[in-house]
Amino acid sequence: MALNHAPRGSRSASVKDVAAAAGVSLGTVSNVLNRPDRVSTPTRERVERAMADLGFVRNESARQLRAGTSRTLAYVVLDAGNPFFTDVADGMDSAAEQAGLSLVLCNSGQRADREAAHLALFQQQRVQGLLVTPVDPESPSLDAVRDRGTPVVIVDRTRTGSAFCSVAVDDVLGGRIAIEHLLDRGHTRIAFVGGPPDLGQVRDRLVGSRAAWADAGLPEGDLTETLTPTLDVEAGREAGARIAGLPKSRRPTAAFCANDMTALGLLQHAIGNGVRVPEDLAIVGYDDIQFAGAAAVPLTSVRQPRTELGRAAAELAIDEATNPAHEHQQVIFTPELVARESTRH
Amino acid sequence: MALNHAPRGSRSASVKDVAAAAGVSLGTVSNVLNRPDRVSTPTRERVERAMADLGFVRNESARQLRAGTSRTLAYVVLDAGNPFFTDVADGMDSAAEQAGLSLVLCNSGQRADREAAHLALFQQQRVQGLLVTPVDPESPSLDAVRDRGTPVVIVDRTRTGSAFCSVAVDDVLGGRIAIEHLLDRGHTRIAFVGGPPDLGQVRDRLVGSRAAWADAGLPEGDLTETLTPTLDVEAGREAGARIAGLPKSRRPTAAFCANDMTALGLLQHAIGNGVRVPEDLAIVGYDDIQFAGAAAVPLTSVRQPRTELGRAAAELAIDEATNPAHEHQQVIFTPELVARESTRH
DNA sequence: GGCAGTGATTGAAAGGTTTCACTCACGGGG
DNA sequence: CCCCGTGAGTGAAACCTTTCAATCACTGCC
Repeated sequence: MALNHAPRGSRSASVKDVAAAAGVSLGTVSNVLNRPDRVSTPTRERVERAMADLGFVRNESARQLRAGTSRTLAYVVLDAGNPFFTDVADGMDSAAEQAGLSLVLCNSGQRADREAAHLALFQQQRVQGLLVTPVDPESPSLDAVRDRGTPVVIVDRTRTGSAFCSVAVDDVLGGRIAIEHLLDRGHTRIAFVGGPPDLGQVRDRLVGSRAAWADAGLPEGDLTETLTPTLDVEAGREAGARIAGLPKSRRPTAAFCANDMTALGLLQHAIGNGVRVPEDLAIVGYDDIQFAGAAAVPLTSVRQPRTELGRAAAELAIDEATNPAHEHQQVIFTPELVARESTRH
Repeated sequence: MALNHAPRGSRSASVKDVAAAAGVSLGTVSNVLNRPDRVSTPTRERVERAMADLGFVRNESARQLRAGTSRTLAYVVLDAGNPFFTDVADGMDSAAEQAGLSLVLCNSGQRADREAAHLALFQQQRVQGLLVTPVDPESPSLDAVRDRGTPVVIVDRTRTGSAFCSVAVDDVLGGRIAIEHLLDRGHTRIAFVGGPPDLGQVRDRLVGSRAAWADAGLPEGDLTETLTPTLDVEAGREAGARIAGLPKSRRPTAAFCANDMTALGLLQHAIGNGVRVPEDLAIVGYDDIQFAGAAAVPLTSVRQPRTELGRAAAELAIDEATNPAHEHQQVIFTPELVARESTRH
């Protein structure tokens, strides 16, 4: 039994060392690694044993340099703290696993500079495909990466034109079904809560809301907008205070929040101030994060098919990387309403 | 202006191409990349221009193969869906950034096979350091990686012996301060909620709870244990039902949950069944995830210094990778109680 | 007994970068 | 005027693996 501990500083064993130890040529060791069926059983076992004894670890850089192909897919996440993206990544992970690839993640934390740094790194690493939920989907830096030969798929965002594959959810429809659900429940004064209004997601959800409202023939002014600077819990709390401050005659009986975080904040404000949910105020959220169902009053929410989103994105990237006949596609998924206590009346 | 779009299939530009285009030697291009100060300004500009024109992207595999050193740190996360780990990763990220490294993540999703696959990949990629929150901290596969020369730091877990650097939080102390807080509030019948009991974290928190209880000289039987099979929301709900079913004389007036998810489930059950929090039942959680403060009744929770945990882990890995005099350390952080409504009486 | 076919193994080239010892030209000091 | 030091740039070797054409040793068949 030879030593299998690589002391600090000592160069780790290479195929050459393994070949020498096993008394075979270098090519044979490579065959054991890549086409074990071409090697006779006794030699293979001898080589495998030598590898174990020497603590051989294949050098991926050298492999990739020579073979020209990497075995990883990378996802630059917009905000790793948002459970939504975690589920998206899960979907990617399973698609990658199926294709024999590994998925690695980096978090941009909404900072364009970090996003750029991560994109550059992965590009240099020659990953098979680059999945990204960009800070700004129109950013020319995405074009730069694609132009230099790395397949890029835009996730949960869309981009004008069709120079990229992208995967997203129909947020206009999402806004529509949220409002239609509340109309079904008999509400005729509804607040849309969210912002900033120039955020693509918020804008689309609002557009869908207005369309549903118009279709129902209700007075335009009764769909009010409570704009928030962000989409977090604090914003929801604060919106709750503003709504509660309205005179009863003009106060909405239901609120549609542009995401679940905001809805949770609104719910917290309500419960803390004796506003009954759903009796006094019905609430619909968006995203259906895990905590929506776990809230004090389980939240009705618009669910996006997160896992499928990720899976589709990864599959597109793999196709773009391997299929010469690949054509860019913009996949749009359909959201779905999950009804829970917060609108059960 | 030359073309800077690499058509599919065309080999991308190499240093050699850049050198030719700029009319300099290969070594000079490398100098521009790695030691720009050794190159005269005019030549440097000529080379940079050639790079831009050709859309040159440095091949990281080749760089790493030759230079022998990688520029990345990797973290194999136990459960990317748990916001706790996200914050840990944030801390690592900032330490990495400071050291000029990139942090990449992989999710094991609690599956030992995936963990092993990720470890193997990163090992082959010769990452500078490998951070891991393992499914099983005692697993010999961790030793194998370390023995083959990659620095390994165990995160949020501890391991017997001191063959590894590790970073964790004192969960015994965490359990103690949770119970002490409830004792301060005058509770004398308390339920410990969590499980499975062989999970290291759960065990330690329970040990600390019992110690605090014993120190207070209270009757042993009045610290009851409501064991759950997991630490999720569902488990908390179900524990809530069990507690509510107890005769009033034996029913605890407070619960300490082994994590926030379970506490949220318990809270949800309480609110849904007319149990007032904290009047009828005070609740203390653990982890202080973002949603603890956002709950209907904001949760008192034991906070772990998550970001610092990650930062320390990354720093240890970097030290082990670069400092020949490195010695393994087991860093233990101190948790801290964050008091909120759920125990305010 | 020779030959074709087959399966196992070999050896050298190639892949893109960094490194380092070296050359070259130039200016200043003795 | 010569020599030396200096700054700029060069060229070949090295890093480790994969690939592929070529070699070798057999087996079974005519």
